[in-house]
Amino acid sequence: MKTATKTPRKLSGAKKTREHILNVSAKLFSKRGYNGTPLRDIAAALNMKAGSLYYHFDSKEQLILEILTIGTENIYESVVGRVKDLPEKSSSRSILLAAAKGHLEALLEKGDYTSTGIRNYGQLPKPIQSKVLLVRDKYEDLWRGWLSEAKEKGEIRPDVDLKVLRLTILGALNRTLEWYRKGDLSVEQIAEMQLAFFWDGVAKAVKKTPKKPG
Amino acid sequence: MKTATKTPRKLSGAKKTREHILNVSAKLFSKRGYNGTPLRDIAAALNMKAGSLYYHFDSKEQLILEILTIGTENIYESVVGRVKDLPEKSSSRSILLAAAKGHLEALLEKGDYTSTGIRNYGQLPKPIQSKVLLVRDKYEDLWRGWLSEAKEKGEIRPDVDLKVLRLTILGALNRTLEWYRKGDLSVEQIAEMQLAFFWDGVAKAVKKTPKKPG
DNA sequence: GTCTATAAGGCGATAGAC
DNA sequence: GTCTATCGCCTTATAGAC
Repeated sequence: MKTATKTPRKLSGAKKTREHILNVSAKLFSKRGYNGTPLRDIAAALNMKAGSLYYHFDSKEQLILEILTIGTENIYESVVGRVKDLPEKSSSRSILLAAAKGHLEALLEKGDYTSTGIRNYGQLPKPIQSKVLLVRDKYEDLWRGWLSEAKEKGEIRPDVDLKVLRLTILGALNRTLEWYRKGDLSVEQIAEMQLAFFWDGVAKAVKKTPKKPG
Repeated sequence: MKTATKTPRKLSGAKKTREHILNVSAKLFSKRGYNGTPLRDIAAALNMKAGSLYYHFDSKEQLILEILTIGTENIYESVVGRVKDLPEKSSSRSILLAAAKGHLEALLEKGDYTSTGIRNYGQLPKPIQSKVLLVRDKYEDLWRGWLSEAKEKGEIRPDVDLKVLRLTILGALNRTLEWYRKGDLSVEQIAEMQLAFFWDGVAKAVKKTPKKPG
């Protein structure tokens, strides 16, 4: 599960430059937004001129499309990687905890690619949105599966709305981007706390199964 | 608590036009982002020309600043309104539920102003950010207060990290923007479900106090 | 591969007619 | 109050020198 394949010392060659451009673009898109980031700024951060970028990419749209795809795949692989390291018959709670850790890890640590998607998705040109949607749906299917499995096994109460639960958990995880600071709590600590909130609640008293609203 | 002051029939006069501009701008900024929305588009949606907007506003920055301020105040007032309608000695759970409902109500129903802030904040010019930050901090203080009160009263377990809890709850609430669709679940239903997740958890079995990580 | 130079159009903002 | 017209700058993207 280590990524010791790429040795990030001084790079050279066109392929490496391409990678550099992607890295820098992801960082800037994530921070200032797609529309708020001119190609000049990306080039400047690489000590290049804007025109030179077109040797490596056809357009600005192609650039962010590639970043978005990499980002979603990063989350997917990070989550799947964590979960398949678990023993075969793990509890649903363990699976969801591993998934939360994988999600946050990709989001916060390998972060620029993933956060670009989360912060900009709604504001992008439609054709780009629909291409990214495919990968995202595939990812959310993982959660759909784990959650309904948990309910079938009786680990999640039968009255819980799994769709709202899924969207709430993923929403909370994704929003962590906006307040996470390195050096404070670790990604794993945060994931553990957040999953504990959802799984066990924060209330002191032991509770009964609450009645459904409506 | 009603806003029966403004009668929104056909409007006329400069003040009303100003309001129209704010409404349309909020909608477009929220949807396509600040940098993704040219003044020309705002004007076009009002059957006006871009230049005419400058009779009502000094600059595009002033326009969004006003929207952001209104948005944050809307959430603040919606939340405070809900909470102070409660009986004096309400449980912390009731208070937090009312707050969640107020937050979502402002976010999802009176939505364009509030969602503009949430979707665009990180990508805005620094001077604007810091002005909005003041109002937002004041709002988050409410939650800080309610949560620590709940812990002191013993309604929240002593091992719960209140900062992470607060940010996780607000994150989940705010992200609801990205998946809420009118006509499906009501705002109140969603708030009840989400607060129940955080308060009671979703796990079936009665649990003991979990040990702290680390 | 990266540069300079520039095209072609979009942007926020202003001035003055009406 | 809103229009037309326009300024000056910035944007994406291209062409050709090196």
